Amino acid sequence: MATIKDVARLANVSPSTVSRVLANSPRISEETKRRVRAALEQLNYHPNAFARGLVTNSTGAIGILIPPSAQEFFVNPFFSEWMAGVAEVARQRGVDTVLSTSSRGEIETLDHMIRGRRVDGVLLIGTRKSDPVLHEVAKLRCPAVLLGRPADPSPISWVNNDNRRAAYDATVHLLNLGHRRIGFLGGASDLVVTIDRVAGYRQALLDHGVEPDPRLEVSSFFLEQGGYLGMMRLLAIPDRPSAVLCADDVLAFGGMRAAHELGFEVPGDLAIVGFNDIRLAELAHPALTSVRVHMHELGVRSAELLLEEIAQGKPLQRHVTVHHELVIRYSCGAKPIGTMTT
Amino acid sequence: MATIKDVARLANVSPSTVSRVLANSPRISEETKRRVRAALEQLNYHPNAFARGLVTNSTGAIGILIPPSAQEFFVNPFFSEWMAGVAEVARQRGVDTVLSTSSRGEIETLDHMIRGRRVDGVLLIGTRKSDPVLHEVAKLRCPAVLLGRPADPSPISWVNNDNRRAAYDATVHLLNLGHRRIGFLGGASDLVVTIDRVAGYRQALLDHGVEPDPRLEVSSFFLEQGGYLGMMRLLAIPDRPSAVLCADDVLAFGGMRAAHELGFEVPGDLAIVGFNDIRLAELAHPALTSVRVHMHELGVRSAELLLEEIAQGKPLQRHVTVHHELVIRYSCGAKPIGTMTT
DNA sequence: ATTCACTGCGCAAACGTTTGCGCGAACAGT
DNA sequence: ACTGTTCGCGCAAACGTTTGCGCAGTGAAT
Repeated sequence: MATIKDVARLANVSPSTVSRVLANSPRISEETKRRVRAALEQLNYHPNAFARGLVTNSTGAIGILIPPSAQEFFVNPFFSEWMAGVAEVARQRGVDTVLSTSSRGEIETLDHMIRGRRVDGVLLIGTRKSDPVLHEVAKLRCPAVLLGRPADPSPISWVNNDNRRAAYDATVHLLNLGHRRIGFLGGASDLVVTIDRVAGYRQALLDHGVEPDPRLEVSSFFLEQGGYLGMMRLLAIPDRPSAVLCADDVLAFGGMRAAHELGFEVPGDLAIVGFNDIRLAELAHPALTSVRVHMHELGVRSAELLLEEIAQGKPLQRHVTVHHELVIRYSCGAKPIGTMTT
Repeated sequence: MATIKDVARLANVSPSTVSRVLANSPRISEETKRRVRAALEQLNYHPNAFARGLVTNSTGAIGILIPPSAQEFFVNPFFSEWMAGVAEVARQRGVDTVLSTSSRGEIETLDHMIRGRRVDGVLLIGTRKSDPVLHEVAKLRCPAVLLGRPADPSPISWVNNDNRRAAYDATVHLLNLGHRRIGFLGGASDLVVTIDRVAGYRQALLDHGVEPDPRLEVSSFFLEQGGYLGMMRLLAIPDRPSAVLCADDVLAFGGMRAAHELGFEVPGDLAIVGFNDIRLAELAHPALTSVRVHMHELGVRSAELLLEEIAQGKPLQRHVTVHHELVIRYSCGAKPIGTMTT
């Protein structure tokens, strides 16, 4: 395969000159540039990323660190939509996106990527309470941005939506519809996103004079099956909820399946509200009322922020929060009035 | 950051020895290995991928080449499920997965990845009739595997399901239910997958004595919106179809929305069959009859095959086809009898 | 005692770039 | 004619590994 020396030889210049032409240095004459570019073309030259990276210490790639515990995210549309946002800006800016789903530990994987110089910065998802990855990121002082907020104070940048407020809004909506026994069906309980959403849910109840009942809060996992199982548990308790706020749409779908199976009508017997507003939410039957969190935009902002950190060469400790809306459809029992923006 | 020399110094050996310990060479004494490993640990050493790659000429990464024209795949669950399969074996084997969604041309992007030594091999999706990427891959003689079959003879390996047969089976199912006006709602018409599915569809009609009607074949794009628009067109023609075979579940969802909007009952007024059997198919209303193509398994097999090519260091020209089943639910109007395996 | 094989490790080259520095030529200003 | 500046380019070092080859030491066989 053609190296820079081959190009140099062909164009009758030194490798340095070829390199400078590649970088479009102003100190090279137009005439020489032309000659070199012709040679580049003729040999179909593509710089060796290894050699280049070795000296520049930069990769032109960003990493997405997917902890083994979050493999379930992969098939969840909310993740796809987020990743599509990331991919979109990556494409615009000409950087590659590397998925790291190593079966090693997470910090080991992070080291592999950052210390091993495989990426210039990293996008983190699915963080949990006192997540060790965040400490490692802080130690490394590498460009990194987190989807969601860190549980504990951390110097990391993040982009998030206000999950607490969003869950609060959704719960208030159910309260306004007259529900008093409202369940919460969440993902893993140590995920920060779950913590925030359950907090907002509880706060809404308290503000409306209903005492939160721990039996009405169940944790599951972010798959349809998780929603099914969780809803089964919720509907099995003696004084069953008349409404359930689900921390994810796919969870809500599974929950609806459970409800149907048990002979409950949605929303007649059971109101359901989802989260994330994936594209298929409006296709469910009944169409799913859901909190739209703009996963695509979250992805775009995540990637943009990361690329800016990379450009600056350091963590920026910036925080962006993306707004949300409650999209009212049929599963909650209200007549759809469109969206309530917050 | 610690280099191999730092480790060598600390362990009182030469860099060569450290390198050999890393490779677990048998020619190094246990005692020395212990010392070196202690040093590795203490410095938290991680080899620089650039330097290593420069000499070994291998990256430990595989690429997924996503043509700009296939960005729509990204948010389609069938793609996610396929990618989850890929990621699963990548994780097991400790390789990274790099997504290349460059806004340059496709062949340019391929060169960027392969000639630029960013990946050891590449997974290709969404190929079209006489796709120039395939020629480039053939020229490069690099490890590569295609999801789907090439339209023209090509030395590339691929993993596919028998789309022709699958569409044939689905169409026969509709014919057996008594339908004679059967529509076909596909993705872009030059995608090989569309070509195969429409071929199977036509063949089934011919074999049952019904003349294919070109007006009943519409091409759209693989998004819910695409299905909506396509179905609108199908339902607008004078002698409208009583059943529609959709080349994708998301397309089918969009189609169902259009049908509902026009006041048609599914399956009463219009039978619908989807393709791919994504997880949400059974949650649609009515539950979607669909051809299950095992996207996850396709992903697994793709990645495994690619990794084997990489291990052998050359294209293997192997072809694997994964079986499919027709999963009969409610949208086709038959009473569900489970799955028909082929 | 000499040869031989083997063990355990180090030397140094090589991989393909980028970039600081320097150098000759051309040219302008005195 | 001399100095100074600018322009256009090349030299060579450096980036951090891997690996072929060689070499000293040890022990066994002759």
